[in-house]
Amino acid sequence: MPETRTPVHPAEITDYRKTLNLPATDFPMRAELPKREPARIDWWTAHDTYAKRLERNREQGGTPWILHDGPPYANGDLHMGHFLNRFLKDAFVKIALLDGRWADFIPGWDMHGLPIERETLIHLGVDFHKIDPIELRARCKERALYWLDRQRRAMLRMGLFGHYARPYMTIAPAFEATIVDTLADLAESGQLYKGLRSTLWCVHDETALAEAEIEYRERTSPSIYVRFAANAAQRADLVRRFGAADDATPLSIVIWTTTPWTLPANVAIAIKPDAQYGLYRLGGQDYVFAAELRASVVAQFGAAGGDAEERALAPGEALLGAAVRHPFLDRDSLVVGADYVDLVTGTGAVHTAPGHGTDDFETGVKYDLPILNPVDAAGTFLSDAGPYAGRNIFDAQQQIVDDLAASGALVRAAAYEHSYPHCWRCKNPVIFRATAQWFIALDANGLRERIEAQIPNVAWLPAWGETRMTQMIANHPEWCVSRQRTWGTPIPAVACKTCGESIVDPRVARIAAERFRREGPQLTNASDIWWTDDVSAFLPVDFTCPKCGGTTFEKEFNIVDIWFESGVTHRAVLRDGGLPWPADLYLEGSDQFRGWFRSNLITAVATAGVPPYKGVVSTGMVVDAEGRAMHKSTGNYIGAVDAIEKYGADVLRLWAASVEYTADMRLGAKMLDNVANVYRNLRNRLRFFLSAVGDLPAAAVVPRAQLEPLDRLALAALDRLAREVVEHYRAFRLHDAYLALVAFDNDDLSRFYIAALKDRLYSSAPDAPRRRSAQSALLEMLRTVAVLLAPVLSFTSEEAWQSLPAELRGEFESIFDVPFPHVDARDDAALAQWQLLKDLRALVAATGAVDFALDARVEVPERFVEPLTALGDNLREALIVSALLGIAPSDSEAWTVRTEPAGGEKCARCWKYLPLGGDRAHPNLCASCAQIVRELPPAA
RNA sequence: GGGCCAUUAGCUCAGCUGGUUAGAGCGCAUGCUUGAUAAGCAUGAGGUCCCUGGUUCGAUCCCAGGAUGGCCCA
Repeated sequence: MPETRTPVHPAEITDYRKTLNLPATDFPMRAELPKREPARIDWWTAHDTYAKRLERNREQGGTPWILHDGPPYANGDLHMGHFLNRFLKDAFVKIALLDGRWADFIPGWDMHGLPIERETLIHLGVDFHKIDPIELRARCKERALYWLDRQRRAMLRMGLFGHYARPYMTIAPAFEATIVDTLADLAESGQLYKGLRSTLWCVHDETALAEAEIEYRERTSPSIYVRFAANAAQRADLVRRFGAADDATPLSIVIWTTTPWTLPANVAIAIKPDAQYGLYRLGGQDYVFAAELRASVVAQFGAAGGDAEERALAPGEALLGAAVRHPFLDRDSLVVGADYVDLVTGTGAVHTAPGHGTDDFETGVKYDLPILNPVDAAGTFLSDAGPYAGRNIFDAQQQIVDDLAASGALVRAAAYEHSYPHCWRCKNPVIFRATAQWFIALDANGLRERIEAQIPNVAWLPAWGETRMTQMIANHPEWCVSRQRTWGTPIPAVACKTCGESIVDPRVARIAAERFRREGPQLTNASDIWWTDDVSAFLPVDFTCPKCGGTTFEKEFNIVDIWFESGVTHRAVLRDGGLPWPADLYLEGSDQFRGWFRSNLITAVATAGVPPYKGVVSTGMVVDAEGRAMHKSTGNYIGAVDAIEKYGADVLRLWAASVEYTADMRLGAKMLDNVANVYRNLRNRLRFFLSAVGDLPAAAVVPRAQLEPLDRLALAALDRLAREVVEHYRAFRLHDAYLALVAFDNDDLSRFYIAALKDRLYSSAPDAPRRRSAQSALLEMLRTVAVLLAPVLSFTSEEAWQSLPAELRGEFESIFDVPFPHVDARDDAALAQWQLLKDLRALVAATGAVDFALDARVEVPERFVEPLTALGDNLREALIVSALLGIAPSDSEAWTVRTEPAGGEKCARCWKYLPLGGDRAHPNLCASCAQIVRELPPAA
C-alpha cells in the first residue's frame, strides 16, 4: 500500500503532503531493458500469448492475414539488417493480431547451399572428394541446425511472435518434396530444359567451381597476336565496309589472346561498336584493328606506328556481321559487337570462344553462336579440337603457338604475367568451360510476358518496386538452377546409358518427391535416397529414353540452386501447408528484387499463373552513421545480439519504427542515444498513467458519458490518435504512427492534460467523483496508448500492462489480448475545443508564472463562449490558474487570456491562491482542502 | 558503365496538387519547478531545403545535368 494514502488524523497533520494522493506505482522509471526483457519473453512463452490470441481471433471470425517469411540463410550471426527485417515483420504481424485478424506467422530458414557446405568442410578439415556424400550431408545438416537454433534464440530475444517452435526449413522432407514437385511441374510444362553455360572449372579436380571457390594468383601465360585472314569474298566485303577499294591485298583481323588453348573453340571476333577501327597496310598486307591502339599493335609487327599506312577508318558498328577465316580450322569467325571490349590492351578485336568465358558465352547467346566446348572434364581436347584432339589443353598450348607461327598466322608471341583464377583447393589454374546445366526457360510459353503482365497486380510499397521488378524480369537471362554440389536437393535427372540423353521426366520427379515425403522423416536427409538407392527405384514401369528408346539409365548428381529452393517457399509453406495462398504480404530488403521476390514470382506464375503475394514491402538497407554499407571487414558492423544487450530490444525496436524504412537507414550510437531518450519519455508517460490509477477500484470506473467535460475532450483527442495510428499501421506506415504517438505524448499529454489534471488527482478526496473521472480517463489512455505502442514497444507495453492492478486489466491477461480501439466517428467540435484549450493554456504558460499564481479572464470568438462556459471549473483547471474571472466574446477571430496575479493566498495543501483560514484548525488551508482534511479517516 | 533509390536544422523525420516568417521530436543553451523528480514546464539558438542550370510572376516542391551514398547488375 502506498505510503501517501495512509489515512492520517487531522490533529496529527503537520505536513499536508501526506494528505495528498500522490503518484505511486511499482513500474520503475528506469527500464533496465537488457536485464528485464528476458523475463517478459518467459512470461509470453508460459502464457502462450501469441497462439492464444491467434486462436481467439480465428474463433471470432478474424480474416486471415498472412505475412510470408523470407527465410534467412542459416549461417552466421544476425546483424542489424536482420534485426530491422525481423522487427518489421513482427510489428506487422502484431498489428494484424491486435486488429483481430488471423495473422498466422511461420518463420523459416534457408538451409542448403554452398556456404554451409564449405563451412562444414573447413570445420571437418576434410577434402570434398574424400568424404562420402551422405556423411557430408549429415554434417551439413548438423551445422545448419546449429545456426538455425542460434539465430532463433537471437530472434526470440528480440521479442518476436510467431511459430518459432515449428519453423519451416528448406531441408525438411516435405519441403524437399515440394521442390522436386515444382521441378516436375516445370518439366511437364516445358519450362525446364538442359542447356550449356559457361562455368569455372578445375581440370585437376574435375569439378565446376563457384565464384567463391576461386582465388586469384599471378601466372605467366603465352601472349599472342594472331591473324584471322579473310578469304576473297570476305575481304571484298570488309574493304567495302571501310569504303575503300579492294586491290586484292591479303587482309586479316588481328586478335590478341593469353589463352591460345581456347582458339579451337573460337567462333567469333568481338569489337566495340562505338569505337573507331582502321584498315592499315603494313608490310604489303592489310590489317584491321582499333585506331586507338594503332601504335601498340603496329609495334607487335616490329615496326613503328608511322610505318602503317591508314587506308580508311570506320566505326565498329559498320563491321558487325563481317567474317574472316579461323586460323587453322575449316570455319568462319564472325565479327560481333560487345560493350566489354576495351581499348587499353590488345587490338580492339577480341577472340571469342563462347565455350570458354563468361563474356564470350553471353555474346555467344546474344548472337546465337555455337557454344563449342572441345574440352573434357579432365582438360583433354576432344575430337572437335582438330589436330589437338587427345592432348591436354595446357600441354598443347606451345604446339598451337608453333603451328600458328608455321602457318604464318602468328604476328608475335611473348610471355605475359597476369592475375589468373586458380582453384582454392588444388591451387591449379582453372578454365572456363561450357557445361550442360538445367535452366528454367523464361522465354518458353511466353512465361516472361505472363510474369510481366502480373506485376501491376501486386501492391508495391514503395510504388517504384513495380518498375524495379519489371526491369528485373525483362532484363534477366534464363535462370540456371543446377549446381554441381552435394548439400542440397537433387535435380532428379537421369541419363540414358544408350545415347547419353539427360532427362528430367515429371514421372521420375514425382516418384522421388513422393518418396522424400514418405520415407524422409525416417532419414537424416530425405533426399539421401537419391544418392543411396538404385536408379530403378525412381523409374516408372516401362520407362524408356524419349530420344533413342533406350532402357538403361543412370542418375545424375546435380543439386538445385538454393534460390530455387527459397523460390518455392510460397508453395511449400502456404499452399502445401494448408494456409491461404497467395500471401497478403512479402517484406524484405530491396536486394531481394533480384532474389527472393523474383524467384517466388517466377515459380508462382510458372506453376500457378499468378504472383504468390498480394503486396510487397521493400525496405532499405541498414548503413552506418556515415551512410556507408556495413561490413564485418570495415569494422562498422553492428551485431544484433550485442546491440540488444547494450540498449535493450525495445529501444532498438523503437529505433526501427522511428526511421523511414523504405530508404536506407543510418545507424550509430548517436541515433540510438537519440531514440533512447524518446523511449524514456514514452515510458514515463505510461508510468504516470499507472501511478495515477493504482487506487482506482474497478467498480468506481466512470462510464465515458458521465466523465468531467475536460476528460471527455481528452478522450476525443485520444480517439483521434487511435484512429490515426491504426490507419497508419494498416498501411504499414510505422514511422507516421511513431510521430503521431510522440506528438500526442508531448503536445496533448505532458504539456497539457497531465499538467491540468494534477490538482484534481492529488488534492481531491481519494474517492471524489471528479478524481474518479480523471482516473477513469487516464485508465482509458493507458489501455489505448499501451496497445497502440505494443507492436513496437512490445516489452514495455506488456510490462506496463502487468503493472496495472489485475481487476483493471479485466478479461485481458496480456496487452496482446487487448483489441485495437475501433473509432469510426470523429468529434470535430470536441477536437476544436480541445485545441482551443491547449492554445489558451500555452498563452498562460508562456507568461512564465508558476502554476496557480495567476487569475485569468479569457476572450474567445463568440461561438466558443457557450461551450467553454459549459466546461465549468474544468476551464480554470485546464489553464492551471487559481481563479477564472470570466469568459467574454472577443471582437475578432483571435483569442486571448488576460491574466493578473492571483487574488488569494497560497493554500499550503493544494497550492492554489484562494481565501484561507475558514477553518481555525487549518489556518493555512483553503475551504476545500480544509473540508477534505477534516473528513479524512483517523490514522490507524 | 547501366537500372532503381535517397539527399530538408547536430540526429531522426514532417512539409498534400509549386506562393509557409520551412515545422516536430531528440540533443544543445537559458530560466522555472522540486507534489511525474536519475522526472516535468517555459523560452531560445540552430537551416545557401546536396550543387549547377532551366521552366515560371514565383521552386525545398517541376525539368535537365552533376556530386555524394545505397541496392542490383555489367
